[in-house]
Amino acid sequence: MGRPKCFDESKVLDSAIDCFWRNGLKASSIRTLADEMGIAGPSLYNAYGNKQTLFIKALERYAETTLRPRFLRIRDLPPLEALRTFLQEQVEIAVNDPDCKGCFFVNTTLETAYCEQELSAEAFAYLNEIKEFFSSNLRVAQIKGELPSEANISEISELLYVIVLGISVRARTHPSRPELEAALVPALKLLSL
Amino acid sequence: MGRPKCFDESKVLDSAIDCFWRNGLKASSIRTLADEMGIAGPSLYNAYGNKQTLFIKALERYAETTLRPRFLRIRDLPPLEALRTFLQEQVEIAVNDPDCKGCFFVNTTLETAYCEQELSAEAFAYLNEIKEFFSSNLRVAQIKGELPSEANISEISELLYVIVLGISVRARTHPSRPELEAALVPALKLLSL
DNA sequence: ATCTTTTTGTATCGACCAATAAAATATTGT
DNA sequence: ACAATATTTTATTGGTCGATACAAAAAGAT
Repeated sequence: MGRPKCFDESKVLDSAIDCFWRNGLKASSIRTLADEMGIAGPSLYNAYGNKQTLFIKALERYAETTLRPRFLRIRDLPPLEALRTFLQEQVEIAVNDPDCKGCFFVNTTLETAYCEQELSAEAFAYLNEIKEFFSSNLRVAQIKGELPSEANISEISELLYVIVLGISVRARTHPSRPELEAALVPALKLLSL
Repeated sequence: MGRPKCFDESKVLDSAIDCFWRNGLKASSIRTLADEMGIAGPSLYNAYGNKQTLFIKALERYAETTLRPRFLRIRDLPPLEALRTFLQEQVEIAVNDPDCKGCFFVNTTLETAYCEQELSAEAFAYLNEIKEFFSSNLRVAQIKGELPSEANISEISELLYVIVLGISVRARTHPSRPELEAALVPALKLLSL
């Protein structure tokens, strides 16, 4: 039934993620995107609709291939260990990325906050999963007695969340490992880690 | 000696700041800028050169009318009080801005990080003044004995800095006061405040 | 082999972009 | 009043934007 697609939609979508992630939504033109994705403009529209839906699909795939697997990878650790691992991974990712792309969701949330609020809200919803991951781990830790019963979970999770966001900002400016890790030390002390 | 300018360069520059701050660099077209600034396109070029130099002047003026006065306003407080005040002001600003513009320097640093690195570095340099303000206050506090001598200044200042960046991200997403203040509570405990 | 269906490459659309050229206007110095 | 100078206004430049029309190409169906 007709000519088969000669490219892998997921692979090509990964290239779109890379372009959007580095340059942002507005600075990624259809021509640039198509070039980096290795397909022609009309093929892009045929496969993904338009620029906005392509961007939404890129956000979605980034969540499913990057953020969610991070949660899964550490879900079986003791809850406080999981938190520490997530934060240290955040530093590791920031320091090891030669393109200093930061966090795709943070970048998107900020860029689209004023004029494309639906996109901003979408990216922000993914970010919220991080905060929920923090608070749910803290709850478990408190039940297990690994966290003092007087510890305020919403305060700590909000703090750790804000720290992750801050690290993601620093990540775009060629940060050094010692700088980023320094911020983590007093934060982890709060968890007695 | 020719026709005099019929607008106040500083007032008009404030409008440019507002436009750039809300929409970012790329999404602020010369037409939009000129409209919001209340002048015609060519007057803009006559007064400020081109879009990029206008933007640089906007960054500079924002630093001199907003960030630096904040430092001056609290410079005579006890050093730890000054830190607490700065952080609480950051929350206050975020919560009270109906446009949720966040931090002009953070927004700029992220948007221009990849393709206009000179601009990103410029904005980042202003951000660095915040970190330096933090560490210099912590040094004074330690000398005065208000901070334990075993406290690690670079760790704490890096943490507070990252928190300010994180709050600036949250500021773009209609944050609630309790959320942002929650993050501050455990952070201020580190300073015994 | 021919028809049908889908994807591909080429060429192009009107809209908007940053920047400017040229003409009209307003002010000062003489 | 008039010349000199700087600003404003109008109109326009070449370039890029997102999106699409159209035809060539490639596959399955009969």
